Amino acid sequence: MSRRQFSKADIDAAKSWPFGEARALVKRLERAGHDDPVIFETGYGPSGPPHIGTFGEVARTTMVRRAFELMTGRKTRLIAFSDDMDGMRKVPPQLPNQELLARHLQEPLTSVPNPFGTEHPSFAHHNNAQLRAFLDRFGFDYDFVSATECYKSGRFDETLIRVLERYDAVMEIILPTLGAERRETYSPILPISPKTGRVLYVPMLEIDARAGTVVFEDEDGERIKTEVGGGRTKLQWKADWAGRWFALGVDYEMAGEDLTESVKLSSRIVRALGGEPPAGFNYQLFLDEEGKKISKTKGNGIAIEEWLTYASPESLSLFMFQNPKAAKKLYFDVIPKMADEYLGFLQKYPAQNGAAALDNPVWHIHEGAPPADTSPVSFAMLLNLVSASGSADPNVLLGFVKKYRPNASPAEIAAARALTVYAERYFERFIKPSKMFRAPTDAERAALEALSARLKEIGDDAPEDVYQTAVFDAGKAQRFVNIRDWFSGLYEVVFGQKEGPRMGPFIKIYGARATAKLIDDALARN
RNA sequence: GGGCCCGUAGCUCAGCGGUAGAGCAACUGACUUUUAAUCAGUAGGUCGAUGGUUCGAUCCCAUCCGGGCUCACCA
Repeated sequence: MSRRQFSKADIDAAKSWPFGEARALVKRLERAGHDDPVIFETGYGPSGPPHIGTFGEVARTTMVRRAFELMTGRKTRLIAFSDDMDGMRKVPPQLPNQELLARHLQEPLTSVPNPFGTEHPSFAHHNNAQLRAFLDRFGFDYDFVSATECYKSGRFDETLIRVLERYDAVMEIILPTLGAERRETYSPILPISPKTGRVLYVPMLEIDARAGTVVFEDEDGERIKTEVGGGRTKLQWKADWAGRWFALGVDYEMAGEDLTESVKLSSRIVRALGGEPPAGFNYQLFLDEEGKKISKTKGNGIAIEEWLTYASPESLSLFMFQNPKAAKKLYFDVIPKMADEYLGFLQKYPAQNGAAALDNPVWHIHEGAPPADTSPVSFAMLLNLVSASGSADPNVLLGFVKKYRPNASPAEIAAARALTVYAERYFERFIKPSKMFRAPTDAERAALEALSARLKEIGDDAPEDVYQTAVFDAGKAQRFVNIRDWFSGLYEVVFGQKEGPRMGPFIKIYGARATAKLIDDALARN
């Protein structure tokens, strides 16, 4: 880890988008000056597990946060907010215990029983725990905040009362955005039925801002007067985001492009409450290979677990760093590309100075402290090695790495070792299925048999040029017109591909007997 | 249809008023008793299109084309 010092001039010259966002945030704070800490927020809906978009949002927000800290030296916090007081509108179809869940429709997600059988007291608590484990796994720094706790503890009371005080102004902003039917019953404040525990989508019959109370009709028709605070009511969609900004003093929040209109509306509402909307921007959604929108139900695109099966979290961060305002295609082909571009940026960083270093993605990916040691070989090269050798044994692979990079430090080798795991998995899924082993010609069979015998005779401890010579001798003995044909035949029959590793070093690293066995196995196949 | 965002080399992206850049891919050469790796080099773009502002536009403005999101309910 190396954290460098940067001058103000360097920082002013940094052009990457997180610095641009940080500057916009600085301007906002000039308008709505306040004390530290500066609050960043990212929202989460606990009706499903965290996904690749969750990662992207937190990663990108963190990038802005670190750029802002460097620029201003101010204290910041990142709130990971869970909207866990929302009513469960329908039972997510992929969940276990459907009948159990169905009995708790309309209840706050933190009141819905946990269908997973884990130790958490509710459905939302389970998902919240998943979110935290997810964020912790990547080392994100954040403060988890639960909507339910905010409402029940009274933290949101002041805001709820403010909504009552500005009720007409808030309604005036929201009503035009609703259809005629919804307009009749819409209320920015929703009571929780004291009898059934359900979130009631009913209009307010009376409001009293001074007393902080509302009157509504409960499910059984009874008119009930209740205080708005203490978790007895909650804010509804279209008002809740604004209320949260107001109550928590959120200074920065980004959102997906699909929420553009919500951000605008919420900004107007928070102003009506007497607050200042946060800075932030709308990032673009992800597309699949054909340019279609990624949807979880369709199953196109890539799940985060899939990405992390084949490449590091850092490579995914790089993907998130790049061009957040363009709709990006998210499919398997980009994984090795991002993995290697990440390595490239990492290698370039030590030689860069000033703004160039600050604009290097790895500065953002590693929150200002990129690791000094990086793999001395590319992911693509490891894939070649795995493919060529047919072996995903890390020791074999690292043998090649040491061969190619004799000056690599132990730390660099360790970095390469971390990549071998990904290389193996990528190979198994994408490369191995495309291997085509063909039958040897008579000459090839004779040469291969001779080579196998010769390797067993030499044994494992000879220098690599002895092996190289053995390979050539076996080919020459069969009088191949062009010795290249012997090699290509060797690769196609034994390795199942048109190209392969240099044989001398390969045999030395892989082992003469092991190589002989590869050959024998190939011959036995045909 | 209205609003917002995007459109720079095959791919992923940088540049955002002063005669187009990077990485990868491609191609050529060197080296290697291989076709991997390595090194050196080459090529590749009317910066989506058309108008305008300007001494000068990829960069600013307008229009158009293409792609995405959004504009009933649900969040």
